Amino acid sequence: MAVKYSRQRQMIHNFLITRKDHPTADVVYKNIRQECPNISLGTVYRNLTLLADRGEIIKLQVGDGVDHFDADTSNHCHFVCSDCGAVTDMYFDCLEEMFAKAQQIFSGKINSQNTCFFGVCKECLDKSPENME
Amino acid sequence: MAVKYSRQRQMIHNFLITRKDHPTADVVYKNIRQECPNISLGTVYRNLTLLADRGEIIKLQVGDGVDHFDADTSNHCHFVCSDCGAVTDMYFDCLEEMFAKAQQIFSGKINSQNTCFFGVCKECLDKSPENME
DNA sequence: TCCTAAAATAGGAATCATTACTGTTTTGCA
DNA sequence: TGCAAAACAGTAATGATTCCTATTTTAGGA
Repeated sequence: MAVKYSRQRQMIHNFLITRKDHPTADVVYKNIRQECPNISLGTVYRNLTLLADRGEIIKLQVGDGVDHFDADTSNHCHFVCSDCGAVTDMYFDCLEEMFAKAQQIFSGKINSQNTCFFGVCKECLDKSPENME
Repeated sequence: MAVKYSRQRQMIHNFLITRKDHPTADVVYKNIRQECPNISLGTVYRNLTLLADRGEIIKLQVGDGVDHFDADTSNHCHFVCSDCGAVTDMYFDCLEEMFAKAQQIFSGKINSQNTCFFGVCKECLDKSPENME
């Protein structure tokens, strides 16, 4: 099925590009509704899935049971704070090597990769130093 | 709260140790029920979560919307076939370096890591070579 | 510019994995 | 053995996501 333009999809993609905090579908919905009050949640989900399927955004699961979305499709990792739940980007130069090595030792075909680090972010450490251990 | 022994939890952990395919809670439930017919699904979920919280097993999300569980707590990666959905283990020697490097460049505290590769497994490639591209 | 089929939408219902609740049973220590 | 804490079974509730349908929008051709 050919993909046709839709204002809603454009707004969703644009919004995601402005955000570096990997919002959930619901956060996208609530924000888009500010300027497009009768967009439906189903439309948000449908378009987020469509954009992810087309590789224009990334859908990521970080263990909190909710999908997060990221307009940055470059090869990078994520860090998830188990205290405040914040999801932040981490850039690595060794990801490519790792990817290549994985393809070497694996007999199937590898298309993509997703790496998540878990821990406590600096802000939460400063608030509760006992997390440092 | 102190953790007390429970036969159900023991069975769940034992079952998970015998499986290398990272079953979901529902698969665990259906299998345990073979020898413990009136175990409840809630008990399975509660114990899987408890075991994961205590670090005795790993809970992992691979993008299919369902949690998977792994009794192998060693530092390793996973591969997910987007065709058949199979989740398999991948062992890497560069994971430790990556972890160390991540801790160096990151100002917070990193506790754990989860890496997933996505693609098509050998079995599915053999069946449908067009996936090779 | 108008016409039309395909695609997309809004709104709401349905699904389904997971969690919460409650009365009963089990565990483990004294 | 007695008892309080923990765990259980069974079931209801939650909540993220998907599905459904009638209506609207898009885009290409006459």
